[in-house]
This record gives sequence, structure tokens and C-alpha cells, in this order.
Amino acid sequence: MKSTTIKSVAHQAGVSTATVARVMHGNGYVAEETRQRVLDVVSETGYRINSIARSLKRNRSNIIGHLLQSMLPNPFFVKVARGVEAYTESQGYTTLTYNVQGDPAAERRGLETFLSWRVDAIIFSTARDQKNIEFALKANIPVIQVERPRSSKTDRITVNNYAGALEAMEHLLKLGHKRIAYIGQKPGVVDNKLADYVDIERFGAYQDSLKKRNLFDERIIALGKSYTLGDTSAQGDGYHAVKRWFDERQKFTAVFAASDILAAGVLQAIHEHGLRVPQDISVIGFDDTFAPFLAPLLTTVRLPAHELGETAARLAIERIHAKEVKKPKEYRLESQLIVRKSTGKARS
Amino acid sequence: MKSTTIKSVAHQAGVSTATVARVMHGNGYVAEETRQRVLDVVSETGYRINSIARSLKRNRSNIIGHLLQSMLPNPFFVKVARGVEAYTESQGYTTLTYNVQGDPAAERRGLETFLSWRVDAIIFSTARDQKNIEFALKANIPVIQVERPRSSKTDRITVNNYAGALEAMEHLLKLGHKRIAYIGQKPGVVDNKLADYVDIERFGAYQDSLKKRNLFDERIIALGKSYTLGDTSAQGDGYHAVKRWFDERQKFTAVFAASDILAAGVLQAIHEHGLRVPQDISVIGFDDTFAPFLAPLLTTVRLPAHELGETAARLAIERIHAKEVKKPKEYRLESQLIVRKSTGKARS
DNA sequence: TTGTAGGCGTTATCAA
DNA sequence: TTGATAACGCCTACAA
Repeated sequence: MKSTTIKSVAHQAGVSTATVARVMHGNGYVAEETRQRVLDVVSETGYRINSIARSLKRNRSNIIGHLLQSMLPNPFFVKVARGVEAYTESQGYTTLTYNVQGDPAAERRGLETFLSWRVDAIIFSTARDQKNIEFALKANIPVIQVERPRSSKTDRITVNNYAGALEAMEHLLKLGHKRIAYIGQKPGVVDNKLADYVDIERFGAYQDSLKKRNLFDERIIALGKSYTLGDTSAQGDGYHAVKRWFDERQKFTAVFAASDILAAGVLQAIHEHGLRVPQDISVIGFDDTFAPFLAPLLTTVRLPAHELGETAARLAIERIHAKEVKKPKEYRLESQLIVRKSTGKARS
Repeated sequence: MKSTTIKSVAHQAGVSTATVARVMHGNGYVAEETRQRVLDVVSETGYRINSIARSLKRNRSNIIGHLLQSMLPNPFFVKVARGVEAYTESQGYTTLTYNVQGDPAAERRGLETFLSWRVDAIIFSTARDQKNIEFALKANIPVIQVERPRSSKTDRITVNNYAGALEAMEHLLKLGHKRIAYIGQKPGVVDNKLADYVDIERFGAYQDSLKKRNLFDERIIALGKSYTLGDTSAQGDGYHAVKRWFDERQKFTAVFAASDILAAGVLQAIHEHGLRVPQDISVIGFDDTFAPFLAPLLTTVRLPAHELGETAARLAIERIHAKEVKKPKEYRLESQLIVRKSTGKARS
């Protein structure tokens, strides 16, 4: 049960633990012959440095704690997590991921776990409760926020949602659409103004591009307080919004949905109504998560999910090694329209 | 930077470290007054037991290592992971998850990481390389395999795919379908006979139920060597199989796809061909992952993903605490047909 | 009811 | 080029 220790390796190789350590780390002077002898014992015994003991001694765990909002139903954060993992591993770090499931208390429990393991940095993707950010900050380790920040006291990586949303709108307008509906999260619903920028930008681009052309019409705008499918056994907000518009006999030739999940519901409603995409109605989503699995392949605004994770991990590790403490900064990545098959010329 | 230690708490409270330990663990005799004094210092200083030091001392990390096949594009294993996490946390364990992305070398790296952290048990969901199972076994800690086992030397949790697939077929037959197409992974393609049972059972139920009624027709069967969408920017095998059948003018009124991802591609092809689901063609998937996001809501065979994870974690923890070593065993969970909106009466 | 002290497996300093 | 040894923070006999 007990695994091989440096001491037993030293003993079997007839050297001191210091020498074994030098061999394992590949630094310091070790005679080639001695080195070989040690290496032989290491491979015979399957000796592997005990990270726990090493961390204790070094007062550095080489673990990055990653608090994840959730992985289901929206797989966006799964991509972020993959980015974090890929980068941390390339730098010799281990990622400890904790799923919050949108629950502030769970977020707190995750932090407690991280701190008890003395993680070297914490990444929030995304923070649920601002108090928890303050709590993390007290540990005096780097804290990074991804996508929706709730505090300006840490480094944070955000996305320029406006540019991508504007691209999407211009794409639709260029196709001749004049009646474009919108469904998304209502700006101001999030209890934190920093985190709200996402919805402000997405809806803002929609609003700006239409108002300027006198095409804005509140009757075909659905602003809810969430934009995921709450229950995976039923249709979500996207479905219900479109169904209502059909019931009200609203006219529209395109729908801009502020997430792929909402867009999935939009497609369900259109399908059920017997109309076709994009011949009758064009649909654009946001995120590029479900987009390639829907019928038709969904045109969407891609968020740089993997890159968000990588950048977060990179900043975390930079801060771990930094000599001096720099001021928290905001980094902004770009979103980008991906044209697939759910958008076409407006019906005349 | 340095966090509070048991020693400094003891010092500030004017007691010994042993007393602080007794208070922290809530065992042993401690005078109420002393206890309060210690607790006060603990909350003032934010002292938190150092899991690293504790693990070293106890020779138990309280970490379960979970090797994940992948989280994307198929979110099935995300659900398994949630099950593992939920159970381990309820038992005071921490889960260290490592994404293998289908790469045996990455699987090996994950194992190395786990072993260096002296995890108390390892869960494979699912193992990619049998050699890695042997490797894990050498560490003399419990090893559990989920869904597709590749070795009978460990506990393993499998799913009765046959029953669910049979339910699906009977559902279609009852709706009057006589021309039912199949798309899935080819039995025998997996390089391991143990792991192959999934495809054998799914296709077996299809085959058995049709042959018995003389409805089996190889021309509408597509057996590939993978059943996920390889590239998220394009359609996958499900799409191409159905498209080919249309080109060949094959007749079929229903498609049974061996995964929701394949079913998504099937829907894309049908949609592109201008037909409707379920009026023209019925579709059934497998997994219950993407099913609720597709249009129409997909009828599918649900795998007990969360339960697979929970069970794996439970067995792992039971083995950790077991006095004697029991023989590896196979546990079998059930799959279940979920009827939604993609299946209807056969066109006459 | 409380304290003392050794040791878990490493690392790193200092001597040799 | 190598070795002895003192920590790292915690737990737990064993003493008191």
C-alpha cells in the first residue's frame, strides 16, 4: 500500500536522499555513474515524487483552483475549463475544478476546498457571489475572473460582445431583413453592474443597429431573466418567446437569440409551426456551443471560450511568479460571427 | 502570504497544538472554556486545516482521481463527472478530474498526476488503454471502470443497453414502422471485447427485433467506426448516412441512431431534404444528452449518467474503507426509453 | 483535561 | 561530488 519514498530509493542505491533529489530534479552535480544507479532504482521501484510532501515543504501546491459556474446545460464553460487545463498542464500545474451549479453556497464550499489545499491561484468562471471574490482575495493569492466579473479588484478577462453582435446584425440587414426579433437576458437583471455588460452589449448592438434605421420594434423583443433552458425535459425561453409571437401574429423574418440554447428553442418553435429555416425565418445564436448540432447548422456569434480559459490560466501563473504586485487589469477578447446555414435572404 | 498554522493558533490561544487539533476534529476532551478560546482564535485568524500536511501525516489524500474520456462534443461524461463529484463531496472527498480527450498518452499523464498526488482511488470513465488500467492497478488502490470496461480485473459499472434499445424498437414497431434504419458504431470495431458490449447490445436489439419479423434490411444500416461528430464545424456520420440513403432512394420511415449526436446529424439531413420529423420520418437517439435541445424534442434512450458516476464514487469509497479485498465485480444499471416528439405513426 | 514530541516525504542549506 | 539535517504543518501516542 505504501508507495516508494525517496528514502528507500536512496537506501537501495546506496546514496543519500539529497543525491536522489538532485537526480530527480536534474540539477546540481551528480556523477554520471551515481545518476544511473539512482535512475535504475527509480525505474525498478516505480518511485514517483510525492506531490503532497513536496508541496508541504515548498509551501507551493502547484495547483490552480478553477470554480466553474456550471457545465450543463450550457457547455460553454466546459470549453473554458479545457482551456484552463491545457495551459496549466503545459506549465506543470494541476487544475482542481469545482462545479458551482450556480449556487453561491457551493461556490463558497469550493473556495474552502481550494484554500484547504493551498491552491496557488483561483479562477472564477464566472463568479456567482461578489462576497466570494472578496473571500478568495483574503487568501492573498492571485484571483482571476472570466467573462462576467463581479469585482474590479482582480484581473479579469471579458469579451467584446458588442462587435460580434453588431456583425450578426449587419449580416441579417445585408440579407434584407427588416423585421428582426430579439431574445436574450434583460440588461440590468444581473445583480451586479460589472457582470451586466454582456447583456448590455448584446442587446445594445441589436438596438443600435435597428434604431439607426428606424426598424426597432419592442413587440418582437423578449427579455427574460435567464437565457438557458431551465429544465432539460422541456423547451426553454427561446421556444416560448417565438410561440407567443406566432400567437400574436407578429411579423418577423429573423430572430437574433443571445445564446445557442435560446436559439435551439427558437428552432423548435419554428419547426413546430411548420415554417422552415432559413427559407421562412433566419436564426442567429450566440456562443457557438450547440450551433453545429442543430438543424440547420446554426449561424452564431462565437465566444473565444478556450482562449478565455487559457488566458485566465496564463495570467494566474504569471501572477504566481511575479515579483511585484501589479494593479488588477481587464483583458478583452473578441467575439466573431460564424456564418452557417440558418441565415438566408429575407422573404419578401 | 503564509497562511495560519495550527501552531500559531495554539500560541495565540495559549494552548498546545494537540488541543487545537482536538477542537478542530471535535473529539477528545477539551474544556468548554478552552474550546471557545481556540474557536475564537480560529475565526479571527481564518485558520483552516492544511489538507496537504494532513494528507502527508495520514498517508491518505482524500482525493479521488477521475479520468474522463472527454467532455466534448458528447456531454455524456460531463453528467458522469457530476455524479462522481456529488458523491465524493458528500463523503468529504475531493475529486481531481483529468480530461483524456481520447488520447492514451494523456490518460497515462493523468494517471501519473493522480499517483503523484497519492489519490485514494481512480475512476476511469472510460478507460482508453487497457495498459493504463494495469498501470493504475499496480498502485494498489481501488480502480473502478465506468460504462466501457477494458479489463475484468477491477470493479466496473456497465449499462444494460439491450433493454433500452429493445424498448425503442418496440416503440417504433408499435407505431407501425416496418422500414427502420440504423446508424451506430460497428460491433467489433473497439479493440477490446469487453468494451464492445455497448455496440453489440444496441445493434443486437435492433437486429433481433427486426429479424424476428423479417424486416431486417442491410441496405439501411450504417455501421461506422465512431459515433460522434468529429468536427464541430461540420456535420457528422449521422448526416452523411441519411444523405446517402436519400441519394440511393432507400425507403425508410424511421431511423434509430445509437447516440444523440448521430441523431442530430440525422435530423440535419432530413431537414435539408425537406422532410419533416415525425410526420415523414421518425427518429430515435441514444444517451439523452442533446435530445432536449433538438427540433423536434428527441425521443431517445436515456443512459443513467449521473447514477453511473455516483455508483462509481460509492464503490471507490467503499473499497477505500474495506478491511478485506473483495473480488472485482460488475454492476449493471438500466437504460430507459424517453418518448418525446420525434417519433410518430408510420406514414402509410 | 492538556501538553510533549516524533515522524509523514520532501527540499534545501551547509559541510565535508 | 556527496551527505547530514533541519524544517514544512499536522496528527497522535503517550505522559502528565
